[in-house]
Amino acid sequence: MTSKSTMRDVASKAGVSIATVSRVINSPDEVPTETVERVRAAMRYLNYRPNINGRRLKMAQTRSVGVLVPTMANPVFATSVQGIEQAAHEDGLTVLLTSSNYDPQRELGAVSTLLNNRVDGLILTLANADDNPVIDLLKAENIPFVLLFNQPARKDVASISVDNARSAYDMTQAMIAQGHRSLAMVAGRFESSDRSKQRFDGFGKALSDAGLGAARLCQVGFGETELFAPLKSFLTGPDAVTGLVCSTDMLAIAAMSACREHGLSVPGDVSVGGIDGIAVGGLISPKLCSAVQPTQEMGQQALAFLRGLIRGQTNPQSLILPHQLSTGESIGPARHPSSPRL
Amino acid sequence: MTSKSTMRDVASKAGVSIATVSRVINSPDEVPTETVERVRAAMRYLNYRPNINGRRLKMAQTRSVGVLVPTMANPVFATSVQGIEQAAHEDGLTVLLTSSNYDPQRELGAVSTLLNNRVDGLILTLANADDNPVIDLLKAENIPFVLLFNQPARKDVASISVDNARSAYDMTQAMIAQGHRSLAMVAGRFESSDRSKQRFDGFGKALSDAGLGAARLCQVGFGETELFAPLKSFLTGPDAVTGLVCSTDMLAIAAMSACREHGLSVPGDVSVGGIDGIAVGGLISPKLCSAVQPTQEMGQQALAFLRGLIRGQTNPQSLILPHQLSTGESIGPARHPSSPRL
DNA sequence: ACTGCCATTGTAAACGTTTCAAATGTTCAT
DNA sequence: ATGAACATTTGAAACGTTTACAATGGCAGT
Repeated sequence: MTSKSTMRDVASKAGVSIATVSRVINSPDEVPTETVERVRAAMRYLNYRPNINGRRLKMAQTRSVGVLVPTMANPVFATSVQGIEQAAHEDGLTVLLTSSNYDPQRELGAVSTLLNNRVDGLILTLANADDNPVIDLLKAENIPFVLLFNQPARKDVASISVDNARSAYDMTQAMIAQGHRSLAMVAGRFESSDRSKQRFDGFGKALSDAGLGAARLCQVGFGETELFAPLKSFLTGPDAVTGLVCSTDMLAIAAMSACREHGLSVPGDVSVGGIDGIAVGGLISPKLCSAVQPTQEMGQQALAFLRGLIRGQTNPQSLILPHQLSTGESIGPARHPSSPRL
Repeated sequence: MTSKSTMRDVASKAGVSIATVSRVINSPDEVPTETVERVRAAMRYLNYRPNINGRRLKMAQTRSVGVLVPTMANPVFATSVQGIEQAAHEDGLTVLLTSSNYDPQRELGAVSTLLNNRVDGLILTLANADDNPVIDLLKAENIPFVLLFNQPARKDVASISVDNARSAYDMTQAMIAQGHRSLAMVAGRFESSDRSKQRFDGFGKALSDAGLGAARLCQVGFGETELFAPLKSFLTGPDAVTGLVCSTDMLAIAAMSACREHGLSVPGDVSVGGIDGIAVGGLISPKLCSAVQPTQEMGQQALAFLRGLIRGQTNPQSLILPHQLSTGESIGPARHPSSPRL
């Protein structure tokens, strides 16, 4: 009942050679209309579906791209994948999806799988874009790739990102402008995310530019949403902060939750800011103040860059998109020192 | 510098035939250790990477699965994909990802792309699982597939879901138990989501079982997060409701936001319940009360089912997982009629 | 020395495409 | 008639694997 039909079947059904069938498929204009119709009819009749593996073998080109993200569980990556998928669809490209769970080990394995699949190019969000064996491998094999969200130091790799340090800097400065003097950053492990480190650097710079003391850091595992314990020493006691700058919106939302569990109100007792600009941040109460990046567009743009590289464009471009502080309610004036918490 | 090396190169480098190389790759135990080592060394030396397209062409099997979801922008689907990807990884399968944007037209196109890619099987979340040409196509071509989240009427297709009607029923009953008598459902368009319709049916049944009037419905487009206007007539005026049952958590979160924009507090003035159990629901304030489904596990389970079908298992299984009402703060006692809003 | 057996390896034919070079047929100017 | 020029079509050789089958050689038993 089913479709085992090949080009040869179509050819004989239509009374032509397989070369003609191929031409009808790939460049119908070079074939007289009458023939095209006859062949098309045979295809319909036989329910013919070209075997892409035959084609790929011959063409040494798969019209597919590999995507590697840390996880789908964070909306920021899910949204970027949505952008990639959409752009790929418009280009007639297929997306092969893998995720690393923030584990550098798995990154290499995943990319290897993707390469085994002979993808034409890759879009990657890596734990660490500097000094990463994955990049060495890709460079060595000369496979086109674009980094997404990573902001690498080296200039010979294509990348799309925001200015991570700057976005944290701006967010921190906004808090300082509200009178906050005692701040800490909540960030994912640096070894799992270079963005995290870069954002912490921006946080530190904002503090020192304002003449405030050393940067305090609460580092937590990725995917962690239970921040009650990790934040305890930052939210209570003599060294309690009045504001938390978080390296991602997910962490910010989790931090707000932890504040409430500690009996603190946001932004009354503690201000909380995030970075990323995930959609749900704008729907919750208090509305999350975030350094927003155009996540979905970044995914689309990454695919556009990749398409260029695949087509043979030789100089990898880097694009650093502007971020924008959202008007959020999660940041307010600092509690005055003379009105201590109860 | 690069890897154009083929099995033939490896063979001649190692001084064996390509058949032996193939054997080293696929069943090393049938080859003496000494030979295996020699061939492996040649592979390393030449940086050999098997061409999967050659293999696929020969084997008529791709070890890849296609996935179709409405969108990555809703965490419930992103999370399920995360589960699928993880399970696929463990099985050494590659995931091809597509999305439909809730558009039945695009569903067919996306599946067609997937089939062109000769995936071994598919995991699908369809707009409507009953009477869907995609299913007819798959049945006709005899391709293994599993529906995820869809709860089809017909029993000859594999599926993983919760009991949609029942989850809405339970949520509604919980609200009624809190004294709510005037409820409405906020739901996505039925033509974009059969879950939406099934959940509305459950909502209606709970109302009628409790002897409450006709089911009121606020139908909104998917991806819509601005619910201020759509909910206006439900939240203000003489017919204002005291509770909103939402067909998804994303809608519930958007609805809570709309309530606040209308100057109403949740759950003080209006109770809001969702369905799905997305992670972020547990982090916001008030904590979203939801009919929780084990989203990621469902993805894994779907892949397990699919694996079975691919291996030739003939009877498609349907699994309806239990849902669980979460202890959320977004639902409270109904405002007593005698204490009207200001 | 012959036979048969086993372990190991090799030969060659697929799998379904694309595409180059060549064959066929048609038209038209001479 | 002849052949040039062109449009259309075809034959056949890849692309890189897997695998059935055959070949080789060593060794034990007689």
